[in-house]
Amino acid sequence: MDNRMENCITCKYKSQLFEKLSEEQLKEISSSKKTVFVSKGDMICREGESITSFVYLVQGLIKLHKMDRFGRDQIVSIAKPLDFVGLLTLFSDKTYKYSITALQDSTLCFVDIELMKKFVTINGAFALEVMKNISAVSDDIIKKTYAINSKNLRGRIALVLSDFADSIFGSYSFDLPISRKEIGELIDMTPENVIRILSEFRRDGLINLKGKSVEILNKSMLLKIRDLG
Amino acid sequence: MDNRMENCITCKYKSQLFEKLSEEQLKEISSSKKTVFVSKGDMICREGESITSFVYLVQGLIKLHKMDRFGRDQIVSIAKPLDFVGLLTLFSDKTYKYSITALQDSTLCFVDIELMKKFVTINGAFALEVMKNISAVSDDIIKKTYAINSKNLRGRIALVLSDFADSIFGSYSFDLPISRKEIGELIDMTPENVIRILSEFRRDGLINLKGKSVEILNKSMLLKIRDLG
DNA sequence: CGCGGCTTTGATGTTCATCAAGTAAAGTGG
DNA sequence: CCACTTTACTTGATGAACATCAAAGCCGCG
Repeated sequence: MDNRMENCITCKYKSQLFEKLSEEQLKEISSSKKTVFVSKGDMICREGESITSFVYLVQGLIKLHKMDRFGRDQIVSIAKPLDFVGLLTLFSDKTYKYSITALQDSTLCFVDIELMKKFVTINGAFALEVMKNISAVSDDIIKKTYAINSKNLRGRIALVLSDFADSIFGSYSFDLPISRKEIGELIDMTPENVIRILSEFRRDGLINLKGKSVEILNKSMLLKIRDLG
Repeated sequence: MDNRMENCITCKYKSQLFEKLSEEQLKEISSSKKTVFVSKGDMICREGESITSFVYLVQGLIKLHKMDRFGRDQIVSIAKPLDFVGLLTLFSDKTYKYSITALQDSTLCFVDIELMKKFVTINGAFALEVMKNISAVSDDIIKKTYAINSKNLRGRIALVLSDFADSIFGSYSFDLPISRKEIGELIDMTPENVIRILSEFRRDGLINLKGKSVEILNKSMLLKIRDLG
């Protein structure tokens, strides 16, 4: 194991949230936290299970997802390193509202939830910071959900492509971390239409596409489709 | 003014949230809070304005809404008495993300946001309670948004009707607090289709409908349409 | 009383889901 | 490592659901 991760105080992956904790409090987290390595495809937790830990993504990529009432999977969000995961439901419910599955080999830290609650109770600055985070994550999900639902299918595909490029990979050229079917689950489309529109974008010279590999050739046109769609 | 509302300590409309505050802290809120009466149609705050207060609905009915990118209004949620309003964005942003407009004559309390933050900082139990509330409100909005988007138009209308009956009015017989156009803004439909399906429900004997007045005649059928739609 | 917004109904067109059928790719067990 | 099975991907054809357009009646309000 990368031993810079054994100690939360010096951990270079430490969340900004923890800046508000005292060295003493960080030590407590350090000694109780568990660092876990998971492989692509592994399910880290399942909706309905009781919450015991605060989950923090150190490296890799994961998805939050849940079954809809027809038994189909829906992807609620994709989390990237340094994101807190499942912050949403952490303080309002006893069970996870979403399942978490690794999209790539990933490293996660689990912090006991009671320890987090204790620090919220005794450390006001930390409490405010946690609230800020919860609000921001929720706002983001709500905003994205509205954005997706207001767009036509072309706009949705343009949105995920530009989001992957900007927010996750920081490059115009990347490998899709999810299948066409999963893209559909993320932006509420059938896999057929995901494929159709990706092919159309390729035909129109907007992107290169071969298997999972994507290269954005005409970013400004893609953004236009995203914004008008 | 109803003088039971002048003092937060004895206020019978007091939120459960405030149970966690000491009498001393409640007194502080009591002396700084402002109680405001607004008329149907009044806009209480506008998206983009800077946040100065924590808004609490004492009596009446209000809507949270925002402009979409085409300039059309979208209703994000309808709040009823004893609900905190705009809890969502309160700690993550400097400006309101949503506008608030009264659907009925309403009474609201405004508590200075800095005072709330102070109590979050110094009162751990209160902080946890606030977090629980924020999470619950967010979860609820996310859940409802997904629910609506997964339903066909008939299911959506059945959902609002049963929600109004159960959650807001507690009766099978009530007056719609919003126009057909606003129902459309709430569940993402054109006003034409809202009307069409309401008329269809009336034709099929599911509801009585005359102007704003609604009576649910066949609740079980309505719920079936909601759940299958 | 007349104007503008809300409501209602009908006709038309577009978008998207579904169905079907076939190809490619990726696991899996012998 | 290869045959086999399964899963992912792709394209086309069809139909249903819904938005849009149009026109007319209604209501509240200045």
